[in-house]
Amino acid sequence: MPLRQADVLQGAMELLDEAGLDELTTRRLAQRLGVRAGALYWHYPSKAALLDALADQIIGEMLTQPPASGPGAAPAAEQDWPDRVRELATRARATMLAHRDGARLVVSFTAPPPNAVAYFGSLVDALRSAGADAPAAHLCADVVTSFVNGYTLEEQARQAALIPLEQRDATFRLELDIVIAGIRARLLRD
Amino acid sequence: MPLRQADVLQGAMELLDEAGLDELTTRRLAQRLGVRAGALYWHYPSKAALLDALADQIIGEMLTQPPASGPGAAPAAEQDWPDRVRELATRARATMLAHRDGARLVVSFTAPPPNAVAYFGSLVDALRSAGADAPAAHLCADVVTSFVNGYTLEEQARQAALIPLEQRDATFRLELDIVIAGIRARLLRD
DNA sequence: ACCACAACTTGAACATCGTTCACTTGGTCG
DNA sequence: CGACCAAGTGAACGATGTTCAAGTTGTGGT
Repeated sequence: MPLRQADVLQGAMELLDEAGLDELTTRRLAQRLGVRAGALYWHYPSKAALLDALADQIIGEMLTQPPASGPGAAPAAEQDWPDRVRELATRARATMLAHRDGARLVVSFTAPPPNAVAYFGSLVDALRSAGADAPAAHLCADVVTSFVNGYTLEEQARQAALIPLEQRDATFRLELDIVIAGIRARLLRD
Repeated sequence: MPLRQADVLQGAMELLDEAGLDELTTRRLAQRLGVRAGALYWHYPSKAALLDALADQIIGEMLTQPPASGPGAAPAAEQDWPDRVRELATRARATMLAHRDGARLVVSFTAPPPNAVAYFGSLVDALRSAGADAPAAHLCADVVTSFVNGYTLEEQARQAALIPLEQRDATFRLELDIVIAGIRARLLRD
């Protein structure tokens, strides 16, 4: 059976994780798929389009709900907003770290793909539930995403595997709480 | 007279500003310098090393003191810390925006170059002058740089020239103040 | 003035990259 | 069966970063 677009995307994701963004080459991807490089252009108009789809796929993974920790776990809408924001930010970082060069790829798309819009919307919703009006919620969501992207990009760039993950998680958590404290101050200002 | 390393760097900077990072190619740079591509490798061991130097040069521009606004202008050490942090962050963004793909270039260096260390040190100093101990100051400085880098990277990527600069400046200022409010809360916690 | 030596540049090549396209394949459906 | 169309091939194109033996250029010492 022939290749599907989804197969190409999956192969690209595997190759990314194994070899990194710089080794993700049309010829190497084609070889892994048992095909020649030119064939990829039947499924995607360009490598850039493939990478955009790949980035969107990764962002999509930030949106999948993790299993509730118990039957009585509070649904998202009932969590208090700092926890929701913390969870969204933490998952964004974790997802990017889960893929080689994930942060570099995510911050490199040209036009915001659908899942990026959805993710940002979730953040805005969380902040609106805290009583922020639309412009303020947008502003605060932008602060969070800028921080998370900048932080994770640098963390992943300096191959920080030298520092144990637990410690890096703790540092991120501390810094994220500073950002959230700023948002809280802004929201209290009414 | 032959080429100097500084000439190569300057030519690269000009080419970057005129044509952008993707068009900054060894052959094009060589042509502008009246030389062949291979000659560049006498001055820099690789293109990556050249780009690292270029990034460090840009970061260096964030450190040059702007002329004091008057004879009675307060020296940096006497400014209150939110103003110092605001100034450092604002100048970082402005400097990156002043060069085509400046943000992309700055976040892409491999090992932190000297000027990056110096810039970070200035931020830490500003925060220590606010009474923070070393670990806290480091943490807060990291929050600021992560935010500024993430913010500017995205701003410059989506060719945001569609939105007037004044408006973008105002938005950045608002978001930066949220971050600073978070730091203030953290410092008050003692 | 000359020469020697180091600094610098050339020119051509190499491997690899993304991309295009005329042509063939192979499966599906009328 | 035959035609159609999605899918893939193979070979090429131009461009990229990089290497290196061979040349050139400039400078300081005698």
